[in-house]
Amino acid sequence: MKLGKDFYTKRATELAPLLLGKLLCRNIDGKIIKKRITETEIYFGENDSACHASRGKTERTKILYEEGGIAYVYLCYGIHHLFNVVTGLKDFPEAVLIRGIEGYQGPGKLTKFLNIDRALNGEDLVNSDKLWIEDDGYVAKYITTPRIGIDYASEEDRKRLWRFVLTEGELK
DNA sequence: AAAGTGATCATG
DNA sequence: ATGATCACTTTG
Repeated sequence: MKLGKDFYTKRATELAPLLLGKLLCRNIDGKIIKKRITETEIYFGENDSACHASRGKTERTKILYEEGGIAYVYLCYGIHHLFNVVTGLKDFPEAVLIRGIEGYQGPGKLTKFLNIDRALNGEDLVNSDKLWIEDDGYVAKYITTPRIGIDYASEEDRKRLWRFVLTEGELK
């Protein structure tokens, strides 16, 4: 079942674990790939010093302020595209970074595999025929850890357990 | 351990 | 216009 608007308007803190085990679906020139999400991270609001919106709304970050259910894709370190799911309500900047799918651990690796780049920034995940997410009833078990690659953030924000890694699960 | 790589943002 | 920064990956 394809995930709808009501799923994405939940808070990122609630959605990050819920996205584990869901199927990330991509249509590339008619070839459809579906892979289970294995790793996610929360970026939550202007008060989160690791979140891109921590320095306010800009041309790049304005998309985080939209209502949940769209893609936020940006180029990191000049090389890697990173894919986030914008979540929550309009005017509050929050998103969940997809860090891994089956067989492709690493946020830059999965976007390369799925051909996700800035052309998909702002893509509507609820209505898109190119990029969407499905729930097939998989129930996930997971662990939490601090987030990766945010040494520049405040100590308080660095130690938050906002990374979620799938350990096991089953179809129900 | 460190390079490679380029969009973005703050400064001038 | 310029320079610093950066939610990563690969190589040695």
